[in-house]
Formats: sequence, structure tokens, C-alpha cells
Amino acid sequence: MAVTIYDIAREAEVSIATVSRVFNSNTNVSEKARERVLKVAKEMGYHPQAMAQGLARKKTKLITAIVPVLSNYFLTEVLDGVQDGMTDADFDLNIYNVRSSDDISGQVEHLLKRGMAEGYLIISIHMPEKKWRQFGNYKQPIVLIDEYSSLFDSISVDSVEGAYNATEFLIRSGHQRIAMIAAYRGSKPVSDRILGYRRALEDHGLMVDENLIFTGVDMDRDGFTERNGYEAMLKLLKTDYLPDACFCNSDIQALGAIKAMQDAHITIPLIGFDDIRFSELLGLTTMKQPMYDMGKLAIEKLLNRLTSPDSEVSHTVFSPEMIIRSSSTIDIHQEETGL
Amino acid sequence: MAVTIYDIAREAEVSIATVSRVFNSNTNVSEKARERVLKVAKEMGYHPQAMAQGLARKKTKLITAIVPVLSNYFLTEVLDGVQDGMTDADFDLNIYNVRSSDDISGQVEHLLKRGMAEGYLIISIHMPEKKWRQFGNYKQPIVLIDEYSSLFDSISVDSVEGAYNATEFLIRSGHQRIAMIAAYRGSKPVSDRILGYRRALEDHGLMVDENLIFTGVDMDRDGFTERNGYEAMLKLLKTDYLPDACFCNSDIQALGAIKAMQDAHITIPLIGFDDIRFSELLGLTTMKQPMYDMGKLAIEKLLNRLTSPDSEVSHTVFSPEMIIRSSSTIDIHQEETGL
DNA sequence: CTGAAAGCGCTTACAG
DNA sequence: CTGAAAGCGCTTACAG
Repeated sequence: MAVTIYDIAREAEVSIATVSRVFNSNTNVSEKARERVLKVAKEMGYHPQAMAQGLARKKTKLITAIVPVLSNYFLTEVLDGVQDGMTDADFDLNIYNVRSSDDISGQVEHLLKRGMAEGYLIISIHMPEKKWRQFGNYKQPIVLIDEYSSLFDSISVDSVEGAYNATEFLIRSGHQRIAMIAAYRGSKPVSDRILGYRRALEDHGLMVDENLIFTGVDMDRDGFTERNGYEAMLKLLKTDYLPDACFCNSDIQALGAIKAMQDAHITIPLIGFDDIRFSELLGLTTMKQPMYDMGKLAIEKLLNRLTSPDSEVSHTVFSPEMIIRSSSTIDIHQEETGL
Repeated sequence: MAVTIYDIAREAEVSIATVSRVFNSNTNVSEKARERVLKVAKEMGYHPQAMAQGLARKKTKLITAIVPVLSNYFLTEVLDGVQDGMTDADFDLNIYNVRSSDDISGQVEHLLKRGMAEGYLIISIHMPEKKWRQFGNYKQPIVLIDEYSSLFDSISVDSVEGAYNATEFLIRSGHQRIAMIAAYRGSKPVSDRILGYRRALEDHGLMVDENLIFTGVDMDRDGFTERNGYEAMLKLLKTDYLPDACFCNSDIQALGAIKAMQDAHITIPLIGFDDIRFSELLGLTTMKQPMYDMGKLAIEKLLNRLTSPDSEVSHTVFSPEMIIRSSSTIDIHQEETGL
């Protein structure tokens, strides 16, 4: 069907080896031969086929990022960093979105064994260590982002610490009855953040009240949605004894929570988590994750591992940085809002 | 390095053909042979290599979606539809994110000629018809989403019509001085929406005032960001003679615009475009794009073309549907807002 | 600088 | 049901 190296060789009256050389090393080819080859290749619309090259070279020049959901600020920023970090490398990046409905580990495994890519960036996918060990059998270069396993290079953020600091800040600001807006508890970051929240309360002699942990109904994207935050805050505001302040699992939920407060004409101090782009405009105090840098570092690690497969496994844990804005210092009061 | 079909054949004492059959057609293999093969395959950790299969079969069982930016609601919803539409098909979907900084058409071309996938979904990437024709030479099955070219199957939404109807609605509501928040004008949807806006004004005998078309400074994602909307609305609100109402290029910008109005304690009626998930909670009147359905239809078309390559090229154009909520009917007034 | 040839790991008629 | 063999389209020592 398509034109192959043989067609070009025939027309240009050279061997296929020469054609191949023109399209590759570009060395050891006479100027005349090169020109002829290029000419007929252009005429016939020839281009090397990735599959055949992949097989012959045993390299695919491909890196696959495996992600749980698209369109989540965390992911986007991370991938931005990844892409910037690989501009000089001769690799393509493709993204594979596992379907959350189905067997996630099965999907990841499927990709790993297909072996289509030379290396894998696995982002925000959480599994028991046992599973990761199993995947180690595929001998594929892997870097984990937002997850940890002793077997692979990894980059993550200390969610426990971040939640702890956020909550402690609220306590130090004089609040006693501090609520949390959580999300799907099966998600590692969520359970970590709940843990940090609880610890901070305990360390400061405050009672942990499970009824003060709210979640919306919408569990799309593990609950990391505006809607979930909106719903959660609505519940919070309906409690008889209103909390003084709230630590919110993510900025995107905080956005919904703020809307809910506006609708209810009640505002309580709020701290988010992530520092997405809109947070600055919202005046949202938040725990910033260095998402871009995480992506950049991740691809660096992966590229390194590709060149030196036997180098030591390395783990990087970032500490979230508190960004203080206005949302955390608002006094409790009623107010009129528009829209 | 990795274990191949030869290793299995040797250990299981069968030919490579039999091994291959076990992993494929699953037909014409005795139960005994199958069991032996499966057993040693499992022991040795064998799995067919995608590249080799791809070459031998001349099929890759892969579909590539080429997209301009990740994390944009439109895209996510479309891809959701795509994935749901291909669950029964034996294909993997991978996503390729072209970098907006570089030569976009070059990147698309690169993918097309690598020929790694069997079919391509190209989403929200705009090019002159001439370019598309050029890409036709690669003989790859392609479906265009949010773009049109006579050569390929396509699915789009009539942005002109949507903007026209939104603007007309505002006019019919009694507004005379109607502003628009636009975005990067080099973007097809943006220029189409500006066109619809202008036409509606003209058709109703209203003057088109270029100074009433606002845009933010932030042109990340062609200006489809909360920040851009925020900045644009800020400019709008600073004009001496305040507009009566505003048609906003996208819901995500409307989100920022609403925030800006709150910060300025001024609210004017607003209509967005897209109907992203948060819009309902925002009470945002908007022109809904059937994103999910577009994705689903797109993959259907592509799958069809894969099976019958010579079927007629088909174009589907959806009309945006107006979803009326509260944001479009608010009277101009000052108010107090929180946050 | 150039070509013949082996090899990458699989699939698939074909013959039995 | 099974195997030998050709073929998919390229790369890369090797010999010249």
C-alpha cells in the first residue's frame, strides 16, 4: 500500500541501506546519493514507518504518560512541566487516560506489557505496593508522580504535612471549630489530607469530630470538582452549629464552596489545596503544590533512567507551600451577594 | 532481552505459529497445546510486543486524538464521549498534545506520517483548507472535531449561529449597548463568535462598536481561561459608558468575568458559551455545545471509516442550544459582595 | 561511500 | 490441529 524503502531504493537506484542511512545517521552517504534519495522520497511521499523502525531499532522514541482523568489542573500543570522538560529530547509524549470505571490496574498493566513506549510516567494512580511490585516484572522504566512505591523513581507532595499546616494555621488564627471539605476517601491524597487535618487538631488539643468532615455527592474525578465543593459547603452551612473555618481538600472544590457561601450569604474562612491558576484571582489562601516542577523533574528522572537503567532509585517529596491570601482571614458575617 | 515467541515455542515444544495462534485467533489449537503454551508463557512472563504485531499485521489497534491543550472542559467532555463510544471496539486511544508554541501543523504532520495509529481524531485544531488538503496525502483516516475541511469527516458546532442567538436574546431582552468578551482572534471559534455577535447587532439595527469587544491580556489557551475573562470584564467595567449586557466567548471566561463583577460590585447580564459543568451552579445562561455527543459521534465516524474507507465523507454541524438561567436577566445594579 | 544479508518479533496463507 | 516459511518495513554490523 504505502510506499516503502524498497520503492525508493529502486527508483533512486541505490540499496535500501543507503535510503535508510539518508533518513537516519545521515552519515556515510555521498551527496549525490543523498540528493537522489531525498528527491524520489519526496516525489513518492515516503516516510519511515514508526512500527518497522521500532521493531528494527528496538526503540520507539515514545514516552507514555498514564493519567486517571484529563482536565484536572494538577495534571495539566504537571504535563506542562513534562513537555517543557523533554523539548530537547528526541521523544514523543503520548497520554493515556485510564477509564476510572474499569479495572485500573488492569489497564496500566495492559499498557506496560504492550511495551509500546520506552518509558512511562504514571501520574496520580494509586495502588497497593504489592501491585507495583508486580508491575516491576515488566522491566519498564517507570516514574511515579503523586504516588510512592519503593521500586520506582517517584515524585510526590506531602499531603499530610500540607493539610497539617493548613489546619494549624486556622487554629493559630483563633478558630476552634474547624471543618474540612474532603472528597473520595479511597483516594490517597484525600485520605492523607484528612489525616493531616486530624493530627493538627489533635496536636492542638482540639476534638476531632467526624461530623465536621463534609463531602459532596458528586464523585466524578474522585470528588475533585466545583460541584462537589459546592455540595459539601451547602451541607456544612446547614449544620446547626456553624464551623468557624474550613480546610478544603482542593482549590477546585474551594471554588464551588465559595459559590455556595455566596448563595447562602454566609462566609467563613477557607483554605484550599493546590494553588491552581484561578486561586490568585479568587483570593484563595492555599497550599501550593509545585506541579510544574514536579513534571519537569519527573521527565528528567525518566530520561536519566533510560540512559542509565541501573542507577539508584530516587524519591523526591515536595512540601506544599502556604500561600496566604484573603480567603483565610475573613470574619464570619452575613452579607449580600450578587449572582 | 525480553522473552519472545521463540522462547515459548521452544519450552512448550511447539512451533511459533502455534504460540501465535494461542495469543490471537485462539482457533485451531488443541486444548493440550494451548494449555502448555499458556503455562510456559505465564512462567516466563511473555506478552506479545506491540511493535512486532503492528508490523506483521499492518494494524496497530491504536487511535490517536490530537489536541491543542489539555484541561479544557470542551476537550474533556468530547474525549469522554470518544472513550464511551469505543469501549466495544478493540482499540486503544492515546492522546497527543501539540505544543502551541511550536509549529502546530508540523507537529500534526509528524504524527500523521509516523503512522503509529490506524486513525486520527483531530480536535480544535484550525488550519487553512490548503494545509488539510496536504495532509490528505498521508491517506490516514481522519475525523475533524470543531473544525471543517471538505476532505475529512467532520463534526462541529455553529459558533456563528450560537453567538447570533445569544446576542439576539440580549437585544430582545431590551438591551441596546451590548458588549462582548472575546479571546484570541486568530482562533476560529472566536472569530466566528465575534461574527455572529456583529451580525445580530447589525440585523437589529444596532451599531457595532469595536470598542465594545473586550479581551483579557492572558492568552494562554487562546484566552479561554478564567483569568482572561476576569481581565476582560475589568476593562469593560472601566469604560465610561457601561454596557447594558455582555455576551461572553466561553463559560470559563464568564466564570472570571463574574468574579470581576463581584469584585467591582457591579453586575450586568451575561451570557456564556459551552455549558461546562459548573455553569448550572453559577446560574449562567449559556449556549450549550453537545460536547459529549460530538465525541461519541466522532469516534463512530472514525470506526466506520476504518471498516469502509471509501464511504462518503460526512459533515455534521450541531446548533448550540440556549440554556436560560439567571445570569442573563439580572438588572443593572450595584451591590455588596463577599470574598 | 555502498550493498548484501541477517535480524527485529510477530502473523498468516499454505501444505499437510 | 500443526509447522515451515515467507513477509511486514526497517536498521545495522560486516565486507568491500
